[in-house]
Amino acid sequence: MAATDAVVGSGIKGVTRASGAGAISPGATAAAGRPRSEQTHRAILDATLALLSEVGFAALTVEGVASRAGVGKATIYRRWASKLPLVVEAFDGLPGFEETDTGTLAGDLKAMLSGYLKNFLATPLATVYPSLAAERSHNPALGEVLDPVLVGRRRPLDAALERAVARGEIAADTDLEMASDLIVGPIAVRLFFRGARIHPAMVDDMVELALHGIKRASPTTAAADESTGKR
Amino acid sequence: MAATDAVVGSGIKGVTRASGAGAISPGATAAAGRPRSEQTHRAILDATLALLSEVGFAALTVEGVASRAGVGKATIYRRWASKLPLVVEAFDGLPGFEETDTGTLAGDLKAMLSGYLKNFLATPLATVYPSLAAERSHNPALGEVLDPVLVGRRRPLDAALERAVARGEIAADTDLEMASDLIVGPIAVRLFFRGARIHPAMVDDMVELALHGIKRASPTTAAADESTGKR
DNA sequence: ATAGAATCGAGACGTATAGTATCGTAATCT
DNA sequence: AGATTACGATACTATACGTCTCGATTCTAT
Repeated sequence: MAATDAVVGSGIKGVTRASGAGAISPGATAAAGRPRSEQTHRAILDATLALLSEVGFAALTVEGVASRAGVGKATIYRRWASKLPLVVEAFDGLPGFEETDTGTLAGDLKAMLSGYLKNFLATPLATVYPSLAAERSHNPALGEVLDPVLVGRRRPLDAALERAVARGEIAADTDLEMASDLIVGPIAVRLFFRGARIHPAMVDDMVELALHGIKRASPTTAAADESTGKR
Repeated sequence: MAATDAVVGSGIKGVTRASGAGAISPGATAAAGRPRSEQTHRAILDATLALLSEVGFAALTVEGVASRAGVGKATIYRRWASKLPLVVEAFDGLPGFEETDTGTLAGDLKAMLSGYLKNFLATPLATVYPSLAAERSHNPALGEVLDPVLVGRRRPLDAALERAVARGEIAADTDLEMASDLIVGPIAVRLFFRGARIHPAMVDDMVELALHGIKRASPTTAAADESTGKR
């Protein structure tokens, strides 16, 4: 009899983490027997990232991860119910926006977005993004695992918007969630849906357009408009 | 000897259409033998759409389409190299933006976007969108088949922007491609990446935000600002 | 009319991956 | 020391892919 080994979590369609021997708050069920190796955990996540870079999400197989990490398949399934939550957890460790405070909203956004573009969006790893988006639409349960990660990743952007409100740079009643979508949206669409590339210089124009709107989209004006509240 | 049957196209990784007995301009190679049934063609596309609605892109199988359409698998593979170009062609027949000319850019955008939201984005079929986006990032060849379709679908939106330029409503040197991304981007991100819903009333606010920019995001002002070039 | 060619639906076939189950072994807790 | 659990490895079932073959059908060319 192979005893217990693992009881898969509450997950619908294998999206949630399997069981949690990891960083659970003390006082939980006292585990007996051999504990799960944190080293193995990392090896699996590293192998996942490596393969994501090399072959992409679609071609990523659990067997491939297992063999790359030098572990058995069961060891992976014991921790993650499927490749989805595994990828989400690996994704969570990837570089995000670099917190930046230049004093102006335009400055913050341009700095953070161009940095993110260079450090992440321009790498093969960026393709996980649309892949996870596609999966979530078929599997709503994935959202519950993915959303906290996404919110966390966009946090520096939201912080910049909040600073702009505090500074009086933008209206106090601005819908920040919508504003955040307006900044990130065009980039995501261009990159992932349309499959076009984004030249670093283009980021500045996109930020200006989002800040001043289509009705004022005059490149010359926008370029000359440096932090002046003018008009 | 099973004669010729089909020569798969130039496609990398089976993305392009297989062969083209369909609507080819006359004067081409005189085809001998039994012609492909246009009726069968439609039955396959219809079955594809039905299954896309029911099970989504990820769970869509060629075998499933074949059995639903009452055709053999080979009949499908003879026309499409894989499920990707099949879905793209089916996708192409789906409802898009309804050409609308209200006289103002804001009016056009609000009408077309809310209509599109209701007729397509709110249906299960909308999930093909992120799925195709994900696939294209792993398979660049898909872009060549998908891009013309996407461009065509966004055409009414671009036309509205062009009318606005002609009217003098927005600057003549506006980057329309970028403007188009700015309008569509937030909706796509919210819907597909963040998995959030979009209330019909929200569309108007999103349009206003895109038109006037974050720096002027004052709902009261935006709402009162009807076509006046004021400010 | 007849021969040739390419289609049709059906389904067998080999390959690949998913996810489960079962080894014997190793590590840790009580 | 003994119970308990994780470990790597691998066998297993099930599903889908994409190819291929079959006999039958439907068209063109002669």
